[in-house]
Amino acid sequence: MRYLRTFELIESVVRAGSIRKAAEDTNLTASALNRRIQAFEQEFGWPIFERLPRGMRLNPAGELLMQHIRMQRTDLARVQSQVADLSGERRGHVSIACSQALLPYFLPQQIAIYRAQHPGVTFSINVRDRAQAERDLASYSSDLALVFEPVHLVEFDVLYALPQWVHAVYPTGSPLGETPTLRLRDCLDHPLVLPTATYGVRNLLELAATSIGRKLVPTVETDSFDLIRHYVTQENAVGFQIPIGLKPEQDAGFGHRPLADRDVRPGQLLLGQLKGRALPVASAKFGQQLVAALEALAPKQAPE
Amino acid sequence: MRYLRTFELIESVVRAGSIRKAAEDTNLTASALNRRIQAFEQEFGWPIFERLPRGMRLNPAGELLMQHIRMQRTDLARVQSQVADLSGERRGHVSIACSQALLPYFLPQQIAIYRAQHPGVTFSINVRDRAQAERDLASYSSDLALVFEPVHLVEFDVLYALPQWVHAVYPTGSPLGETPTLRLRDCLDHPLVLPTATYGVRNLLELAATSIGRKLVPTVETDSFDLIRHYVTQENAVGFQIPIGLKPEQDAGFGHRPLADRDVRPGQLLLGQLKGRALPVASAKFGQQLVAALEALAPKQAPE
DNA sequence: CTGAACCTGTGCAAAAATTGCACCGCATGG
DNA sequence: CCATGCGGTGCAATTTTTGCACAGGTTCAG
Repeated sequence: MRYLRTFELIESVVRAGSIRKAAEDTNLTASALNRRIQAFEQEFGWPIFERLPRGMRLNPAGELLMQHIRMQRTDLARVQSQVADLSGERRGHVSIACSQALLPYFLPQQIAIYRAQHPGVTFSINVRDRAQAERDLASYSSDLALVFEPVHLVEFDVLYALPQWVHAVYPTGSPLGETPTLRLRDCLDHPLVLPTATYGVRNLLELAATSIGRKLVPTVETDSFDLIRHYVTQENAVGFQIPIGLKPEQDAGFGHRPLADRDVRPGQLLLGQLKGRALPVASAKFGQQLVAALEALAPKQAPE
Repeated sequence: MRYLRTFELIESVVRAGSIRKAAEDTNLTASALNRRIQAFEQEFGWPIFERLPRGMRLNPAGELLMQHIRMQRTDLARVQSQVADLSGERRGHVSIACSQALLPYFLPQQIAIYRAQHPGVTFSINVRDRAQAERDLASYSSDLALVFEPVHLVEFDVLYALPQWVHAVYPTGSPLGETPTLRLRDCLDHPLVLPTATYGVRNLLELAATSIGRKLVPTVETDSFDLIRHYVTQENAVGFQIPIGLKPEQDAGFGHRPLADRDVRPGQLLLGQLKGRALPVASAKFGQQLVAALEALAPKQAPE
């Protein structure tokens, strides 16, 4: 939009860190860009940049303004999306910040279902740990977040909460597969493949281990859930995952079982959005679909 | 702000109902204005006006856009106000939609107190009935609403609720002044001066009258609370008010007593803002002051 | 049926704004 | 101590916006 040009320019100065660099990015002269910034500050009533010998940086007023700009832009997108929906064909873009566990099966399937009905809608899926996902919402860079055990939950509107029991993952044929649920102590005797500390699964396990007076000593520590799954078959090790990222055991190529409630408390997979924000139509509708899908999942996943 | 010019123009077309009239208001030619509207619609992607033989009217897409425009503008004002607050001196403007009862004493006093500390802050006070006040909030034309017994309460964030017993107002010396609280039936024998149906006091009285099998027959019906107060001294009539609009009896020039709980249920004077909206600094701080002031009022007004 | 009074919309030239170019003063860092 | 990169400015070129004149359509009164 033409009338948002000034905001785009401001934003590009913020990104580039200096007028001259930003001028290149925006196909303008430094002088023209400089004067637009100055003109804006004049109208706005206060400077929004600190002039440093090495470039420009936002001052506190500028930070406030940037927040407004981001909000303004996404709200315009929402309006356009609603208008598009008004005229029949649903178009738009949905951006989701999610945990890795959603990548292999759940999200691809849900997106395919949605796009079968609305081929005009596009998606971006951003893999984020639970803290980053919340920051993504707050900065309007994602519409929805689907994360396991989020940290802060301020500014986070919960649309649906699905309990998830932590599952242990082990190679086929391991003695661990003999009981329907597992005790944590039985797992700890094997080499452990654990996610890093930023993940909810690790957090739940640490709490559980501490409460039975044990310590988690990872043989392999990784931020890739894929690697966890693949490593356990190599060394008769034990990994941990949440079930939404796992196939039913017979198809998985490895065994998995939930850990007993009394050892590891179940975590929650939360679908949420930024508090108070009105989402674009496509995102809101996709959110509704996710709620329905998660709801359908809920009873089946309680360990017997 | 220069970059909001297009929005101002759109808004003035909406107000004026035609490009030509709007062109006069904005000191532009109809042709120039016309082309700016067309250019905007082009960029926006959809027409926002219906072209009628008699002028222009917003279409549904335009209605959505206007909501965005209003929101956008007030949010910019909020940012500017926060920036001003950042630099020390508090400036800004507070707009309040309120019931008549707040006009004689409460609001003038509160505004004076606030302005003694922050002379840079200006106020607009818009007298609205309870339904209009809520609409004012929703359209961002008022920051705060202070109303007796609001109707819908959707989109309304309650900041404070003060119970208010309906008081009967009568000329000095009337036998009604003999007991500390009044029965409704005793009032109904006098000529009645009632507010019109849009007001909460009337609503509460109608409910109460119906439940004791009586009907309210107003001798004078008015939307001026001032007139109610002044008329009762003319004809030995009885009027009704809420106490926040009344002086203590000895100074008032007429008598007033609360009606008994069991006859007329007490109403609530609610201070609120639009749900989810971040107010400008001045409005938010004034809101806090009002909460404190209402809190201080609360216990004293319960009828003994 | 007709003409006046509205309305939106367009071609074109004038006016106003934005921009690019050349250059200044200044701090930094090798 | 000089080269480099920074924000800022005067002025002319360029692009955008505007005003004027007028086209084409609908409504409404007489």
